[in-house]
Amino acid sequence: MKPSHVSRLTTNRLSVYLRCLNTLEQAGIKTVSSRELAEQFHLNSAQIRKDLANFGEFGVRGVGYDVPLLKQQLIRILGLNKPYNIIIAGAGNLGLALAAYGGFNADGFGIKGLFDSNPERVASLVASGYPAYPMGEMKRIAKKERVNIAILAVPAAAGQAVLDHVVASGVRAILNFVPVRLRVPEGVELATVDLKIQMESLAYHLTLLDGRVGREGKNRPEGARKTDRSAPRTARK
Amino acid sequence: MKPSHVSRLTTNRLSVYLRCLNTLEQAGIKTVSSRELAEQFHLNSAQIRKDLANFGEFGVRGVGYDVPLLKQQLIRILGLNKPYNIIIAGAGNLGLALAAYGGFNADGFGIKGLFDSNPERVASLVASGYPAYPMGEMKRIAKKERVNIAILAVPAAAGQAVLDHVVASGVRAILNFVPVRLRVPEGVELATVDLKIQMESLAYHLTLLDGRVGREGKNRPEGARKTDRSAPRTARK
DNA sequence: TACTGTGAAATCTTTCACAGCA
DNA sequence: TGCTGTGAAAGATTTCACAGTA
Repeated sequence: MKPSHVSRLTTNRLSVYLRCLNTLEQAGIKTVSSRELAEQFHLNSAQIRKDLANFGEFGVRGVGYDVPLLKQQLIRILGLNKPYNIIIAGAGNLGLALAAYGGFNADGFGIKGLFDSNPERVASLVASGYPAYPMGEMKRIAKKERVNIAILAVPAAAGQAVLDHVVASGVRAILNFVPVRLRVPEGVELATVDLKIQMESLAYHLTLLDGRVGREGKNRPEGARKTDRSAPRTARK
Repeated sequence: MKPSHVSRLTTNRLSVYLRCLNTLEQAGIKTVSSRELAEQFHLNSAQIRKDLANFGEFGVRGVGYDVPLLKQQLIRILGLNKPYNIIIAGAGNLGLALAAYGGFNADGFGIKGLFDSNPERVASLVASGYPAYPMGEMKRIAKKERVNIAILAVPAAAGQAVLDHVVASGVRAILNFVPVRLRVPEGVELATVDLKIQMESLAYHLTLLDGRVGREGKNRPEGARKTDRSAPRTARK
């Protein structure tokens, strides 16, 4: 257990492994080797071992990993054995959707408040039973509810100002949906989800694919790749 | 213009540059150097030049880049000079929110249909004026509306099956929100947004930060981290 | 002069391949 | 024997630093 520093790529994969282990556990599987895990979920076995090795020795040579045990370790490493209290800044379409989205209100992540700069919107949300507040209340609620994560879902123009307000309210981890380059002070963690960039990436690849059809000959179909790995499928060099 | 192969990291940055240029253009700036761009938006100037160099020579030595011209080039490279027709598979909270989310219905990305396996939900959406259809209609609508991008927002258990159905309907680019490892055939582009992994990443970093407070001495504050860097879950090869 | 475009170096990430252990 | 844990190699990405040019 010596995570002097571990890359985000690695920790993101720990989340993936945890998910895989949940699947295996539900299937009643007690023990799994890195090779089995890799084959079943299209990962690389050496990478699994290396990723885990950042945090300790969890396996048994000649046998593999104990599924429930490794699962518990990953939960501990990722800090998922504690509850997380979330606020959402910006109660527009996206903010409201995320509030309603089941994915968050499970597994120890609970939405404790929705903040919006429009008082009428706040009032109407409160009337509908949401825990909605004006922006000025953020610091108070963050303290009271021991909020540790904020979701930023405001218009681009307000992004940096609202982020600064969130940070001033004492929240040190932010999931940002605002398509803008934000600056955070040292010690504050920012994860950005930029839907526009994802769409434009797809547009780019579609354009590339279309271009290929015409050009023939230039592009050899090129032998099968080994494992898919993460999300994207991409032509390689 | 010789993109033999360009990484997703690079093309994602092109989207960022395009955004920066829009800002500059609105501010009436006609010309910008890579250094100015880098300073203003917290990028690296060499990287900007290298990224652009993948696609041609757009700058003027001693001067910089012509803002409107470079903007046009990026639009062309990313394929944003064409319209994109989108369908959403899964009309749950997230699917509906994305349908309503302004970010998509602008800039040539238009939502042409919402698909759900629940007939009652489809009926109620239709009654509310949405272009909603049962899953079985997907192929027909995809053809009719010349759909080129699908957003996958179904429950995890249905993920792979619905993805296969989307692909069978002739759509070759998918933005996936399902927190599950999906397989796509060669020639289909998949971009995944995994909100759960993002949240768990924040949980991990919070835990790390908290741990640090207690442990003292062990942890040098370690040089400032530069820029966000997070957003994309990606893998290349 | 002030910048771009680009090789070369530095850094980071993945994969290989094997020593060593249950 | 069959696996983990891990050094070392390969590969990918970023950054440096400068030649060359408008």
